[in-house]
Amino acid sequence: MRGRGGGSYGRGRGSRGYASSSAHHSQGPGRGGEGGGTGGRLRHPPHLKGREIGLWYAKEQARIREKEDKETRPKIELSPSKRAKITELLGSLERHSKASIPTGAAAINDSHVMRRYRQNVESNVNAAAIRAGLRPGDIVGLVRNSEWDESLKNDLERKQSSPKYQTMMRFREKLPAYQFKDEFLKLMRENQVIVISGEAGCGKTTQCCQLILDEMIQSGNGSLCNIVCTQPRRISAVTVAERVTEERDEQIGRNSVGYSIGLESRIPERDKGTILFCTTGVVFKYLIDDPKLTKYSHVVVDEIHDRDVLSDFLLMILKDLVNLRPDLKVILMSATLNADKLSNYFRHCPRFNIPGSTFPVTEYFMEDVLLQTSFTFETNKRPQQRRCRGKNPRKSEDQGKSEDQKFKRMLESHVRKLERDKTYPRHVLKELIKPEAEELNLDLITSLILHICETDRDNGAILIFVPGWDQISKLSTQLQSCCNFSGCSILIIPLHSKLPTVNQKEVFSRPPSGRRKIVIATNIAETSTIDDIVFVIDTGRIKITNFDLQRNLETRDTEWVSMANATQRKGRAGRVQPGICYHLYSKARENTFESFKKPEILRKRLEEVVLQIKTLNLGMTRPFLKRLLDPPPYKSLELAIQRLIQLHALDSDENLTPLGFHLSHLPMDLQTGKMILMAGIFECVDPILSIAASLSFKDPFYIPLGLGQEKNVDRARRELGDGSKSDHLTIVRAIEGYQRAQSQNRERDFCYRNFLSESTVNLLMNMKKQLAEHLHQMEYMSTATVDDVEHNVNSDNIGIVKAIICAGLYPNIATVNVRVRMDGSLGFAKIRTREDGKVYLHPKSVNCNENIFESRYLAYFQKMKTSFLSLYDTTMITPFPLIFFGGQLSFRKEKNLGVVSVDQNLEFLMDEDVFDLVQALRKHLDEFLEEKIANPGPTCWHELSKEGALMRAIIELITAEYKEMLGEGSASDSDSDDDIIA
DNA sequence: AAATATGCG
Repeated sequence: MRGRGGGSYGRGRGSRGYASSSAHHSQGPGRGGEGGGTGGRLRHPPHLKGREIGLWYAKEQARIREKEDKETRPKIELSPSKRAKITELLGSLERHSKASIPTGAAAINDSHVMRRYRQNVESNVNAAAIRAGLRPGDIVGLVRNSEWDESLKNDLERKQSSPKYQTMMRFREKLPAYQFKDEFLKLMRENQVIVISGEAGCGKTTQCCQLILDEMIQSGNGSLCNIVCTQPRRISAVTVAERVTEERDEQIGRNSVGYSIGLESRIPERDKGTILFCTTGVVFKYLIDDPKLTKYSHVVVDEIHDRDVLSDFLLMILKDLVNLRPDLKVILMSATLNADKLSNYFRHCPRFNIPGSTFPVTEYFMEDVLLQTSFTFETNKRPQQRRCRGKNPRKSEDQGKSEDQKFKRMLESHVRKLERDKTYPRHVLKELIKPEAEELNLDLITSLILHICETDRDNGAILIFVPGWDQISKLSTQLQSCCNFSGCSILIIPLHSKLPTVNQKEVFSRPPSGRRKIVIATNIAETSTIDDIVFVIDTGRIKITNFDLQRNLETRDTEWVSMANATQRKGRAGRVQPGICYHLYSKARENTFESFKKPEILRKRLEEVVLQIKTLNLGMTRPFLKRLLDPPPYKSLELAIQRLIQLHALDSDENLTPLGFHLSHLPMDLQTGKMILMAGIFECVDPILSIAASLSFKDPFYIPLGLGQEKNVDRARRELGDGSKSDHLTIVRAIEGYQRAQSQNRERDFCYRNFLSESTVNLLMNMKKQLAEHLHQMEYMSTATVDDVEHNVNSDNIGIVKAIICAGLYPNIATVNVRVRMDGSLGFAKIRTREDGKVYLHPKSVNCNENIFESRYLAYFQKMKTSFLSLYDTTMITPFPLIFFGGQLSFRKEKNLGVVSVDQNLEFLMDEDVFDLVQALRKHLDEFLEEKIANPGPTCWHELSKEGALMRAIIELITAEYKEMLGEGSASDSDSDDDIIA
């Protein structure tokens, strides 16, 4: 297939070809003279000075790299017999003179998926109108049914006389929210929108919904009441629903109360007089088919202070909806802090505060901690440590410096004041002013814990907030080895989303008597409730993902917390008794805190939001986004639209395409969604669904706590990866291995040996079923069975699975360069992307530290900048998948060399006549895929059918290329590799 | 040469 045998492209063309498995490293006779190698580096011209020298070398490096890239471009060739076959195929494809495929907006509107969608929306809106005796198209909400009103009322009255209900009632009546019943209901009656604020534990979520429902039923309006209450998290939607069901002495999903979350739902059987608790995302799915939410009379949006993207977005939609639906009531619920801003957003709607009922918490700051522990900071050996940054992590160095200066002055004046007031002894102030007092110090935490153990004899539980894994790991080993806690024994519980402990009950249960529970947690503990905490130690740091607009990059930064975080953390101490909170920062530092962290919508890419706006037909994106509570910058929107066009979710006029429509219905990010659609078409669903589930939920590997364990996980990963050069296939193998082990009842052992979280693996398998269900509904699968043979024709063909990974992840492609050193050994792999230049592979990747890459292209899913810019997960892929599933192809002549480029970026060498064939195939493939996506259906594999012949040809080319790369294919020009799909 | 805040469809 290729001119050069043995599966190597480009190698040997230049002096330093990137290495390959069978590389003859000695093959570099031409290596020489200028640049690159360790030896004969060119010297800069002598007249340059200072900065110019650096610039000169940088430029020189770029030139060398460019040359290297050129020299190592893979050459793609086709044997004469292959060419003949393709020519014949193309001829027959052309002869099937097809009706010209319509394109553009007309095609989209006429596609199967869009027609079905319009029908759905219309039938929902119309059905509601017809029920109300109105003209179709008139907007209505719920319609009265007097029989229902009567029977709901009778039901409720009967219920109220039951002893269990009355017992629950006595408890409910004590909740602050219940005590404000009359005021709340009065406000509800008189206003369309209200804001309720109140701290956790005041019962606002559980009581307000019930108060509304009961009043509606009692006043004979039961048939006009369906409440939907949104929660940002699945766990709270389910637990709140369970709680309310219990309070009403009912069964979940059977009577008035139900829930619906992404993974499962228990929707009330009766369709009037209900309360449905659901995650915010679920409401968006409802909005697609029922844009006016005609099934609901009340929308309660809970936990708005979280300011997550979906809640912000939902508020925006509700702002319009209240005008279209005068009968719709909206209740916004938030923690106390910024109720004003919300109220203003809804035309100064009334707000109502429910006072909390928690115990007082004494607060101490760094100065107090230093006083109580007599801790002294060791002066740093390294003077310049990485500083925890303030509000805006992306400000320039200069700005950062001047901010530091400003803070230093503030701290000094704070210390001078304390000195005048004689509040703290001099030695404490001396420590407080040291720069080390501003750094996260685990030794200080240890001595603070010792201090608590000495002074508190009741073994009150301690909760420590740290920013991340690193500190959890280090602090717990440090505490474990420190045996002197004044004789009290301790139970350390690390709490992190990637630790298997998260599901364990011990976090929430009381420790055995005589032991003190110490929970070391990230901000995961800010929202979960651990009741018995008496002491909180707050390091004041939080990790946040931000979006760097200028560099079009996601970053993860450690920052100072906001006042809202600090208050929330403090509050964790006063759940059951008065508590103490130690802040490990000075009062001066606290003065620099913002009130809130930036809302998520300002810190995230907007692709999915924009796609939702298009899907929900909310009109122009730009004006729409401006009306959000905190409008994102214009540039962010532009980047999102550009990206959506690149992914073909929008056409060049920014209209939603059928692909975009499908993607907005799938519960995952766009690229993963694209991947599973392609898996449906190319019949390799099982492995791809494993990958999709893991990319959209989480990696099944956990990290065990304990020094050096990371290395063991890495090793397990690599063993499972088994030379696939793919983190994605590693996950496929992990799940396959689990299922094999399961059939022999050895799954526990398998998980233990491979550091797999059994619960995560099970969740992933569950999610795969759900995704298959989606593909089935979209008509890409005839059954919803993940391992159905019919839909896994190509699942064992790794070349194809990787090609589908590439099809989904494109344009997330990086290139690898490995230099051969003077002594013939291989250097480190250097990874680059077009947009970012140099990037690193994340250490957990199976490709990290690898320097033998048979192909130089890596597809990746996640890229993030922490201390380095790294690719978190990669799969090595060959040229053909990029040519068939990548971007725009173009051809040019470079002297007598034919050069093909994909999106003016990735380049391959190819003769012009080969390019003609490949381009024609690609054109047919694009048309076929466009058609398949607009009008879904199973792929016809019969070789006499047009699509069957085309698909077979493309699969054959990709498969042969992949096999050849691994050295498994025929090195000669023989065509023995024809029966791939047999 | 080296690392993993948290959610949701």
